[in-house]
Amino acid sequence: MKFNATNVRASASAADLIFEALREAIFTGEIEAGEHLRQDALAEMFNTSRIPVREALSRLEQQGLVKTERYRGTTVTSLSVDEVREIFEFRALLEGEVIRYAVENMDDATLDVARRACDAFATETDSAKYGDLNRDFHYALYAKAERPYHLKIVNQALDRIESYLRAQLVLTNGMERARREHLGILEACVERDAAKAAQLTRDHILGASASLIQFLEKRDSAK
Amino acid sequence: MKFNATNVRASASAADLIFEALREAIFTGEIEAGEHLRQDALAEMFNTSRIPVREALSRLEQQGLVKTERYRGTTVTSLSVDEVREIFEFRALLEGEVIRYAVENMDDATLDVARRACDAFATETDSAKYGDLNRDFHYALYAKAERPYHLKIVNQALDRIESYLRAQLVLTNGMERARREHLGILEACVERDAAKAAQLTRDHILGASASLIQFLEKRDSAK
DNA sequence: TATCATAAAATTGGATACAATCTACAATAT
DNA sequence: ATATTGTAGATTGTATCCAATTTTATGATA
Repeated sequence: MKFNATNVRASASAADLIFEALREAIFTGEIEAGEHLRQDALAEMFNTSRIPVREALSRLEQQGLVKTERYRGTTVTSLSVDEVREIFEFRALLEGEVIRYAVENMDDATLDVARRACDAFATETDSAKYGDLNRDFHYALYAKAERPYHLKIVNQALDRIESYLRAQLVLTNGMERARREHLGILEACVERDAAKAAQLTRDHILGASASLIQFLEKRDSAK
Repeated sequence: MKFNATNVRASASAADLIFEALREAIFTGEIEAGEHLRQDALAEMFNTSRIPVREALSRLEQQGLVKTERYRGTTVTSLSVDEVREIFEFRALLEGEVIRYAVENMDDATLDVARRACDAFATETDSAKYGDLNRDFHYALYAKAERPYHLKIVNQALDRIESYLRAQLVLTNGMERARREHLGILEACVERDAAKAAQLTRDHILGASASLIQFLEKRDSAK
């Protein structure tokens, strides 16, 4: 486990930096589910005292990414297959609704932004960036929904399964299919067909869920 | 502003106690939106150092209930009418879906629990308890949805608007209508009519939203 | 009196040190 | 050999102190 905190903006507090670094490390899988995080080890790693480390861990816990037990330490929470499935199901419900709202307010400038985000995602080769670029595309469309609370919750759900999403995209055909489905959603938005965009978004999410879960179950049964 | 932390379980850490006490104080309106919370004032109030106070505030901030600016202090975040409206809309979507799942697994024991919760809510006279009893009723039904993540998010949304919900229930006819609508939802569950339960739940939430927003706008325009 | 510079007070973020408690392992008794 | 107990180490929670910066009070000057 190694961290690189230099890529985060310097204006933030130490707790912010540690929070972001840990979050990213959990997303990439650099910190695995179940791994024990000790406060003084992290403090030494980031050259700080345990105080900002504790604050970062507390925030991660509030997000559900870790769990702290007194005198026992902090562990990265793992998700069962059922939990992963449920979160995808939740996303399908929520994001389907969000894009319905968005299509009703869709304008050409927004579609341009989304198109560029779609291209950027499709041509990216660094798998570490898949997650952010995927969000960029969807959020470009969702922005016009003008539902900030809904989007905050979508974001939170994505955070919870970000590491799984990244794993899914590097599966065989994961990127290829995501790229194709993104184009379909974009096309529905261009046609201002809200129902179609919503349906394709739900399919996109549930399809990714199905292939990911198939992978997870195969992996688990192999162990 | 005064706090009473004696009703929280003693096994928790000081930070836990402060977190709960502040949360409850925000819910009841004891701490009003926009109010400044100073760390050392809170520390003195709870007879602790600022460390657990900071941790509690950090958690509240993660939940969106307060906002901290360095050297400026922490303020309780207020919600605009639009934000309140959106959160009710979000709840209608989510809770409608949750109860649909729940009805499919509904059994008589669950209905009994819900019926008792419904009675407890209807007969309660202490308005401070409305919030919890209202949740008790709905959660009694939602439990059978077996969607823990969905419920966690519902809970979070309720937290965000808890103080508004309590205000709504003490409005003229607020309790009376809530009681009547609860009975309707319960009846639909008894009939195992998932679509009807979902629709009544959505109506229940959106109806409360409408009357609350009417009240908020009248109050705001009066100022 | 009004305005601007300067100092004092206030306030949060972090470091160090201490307290409380759990875990692991070894010593001891049965 | 096994169970029990005690002690040392590990680990988190909190108190106290310091640093950094903003806000506010103060006073000098035009």
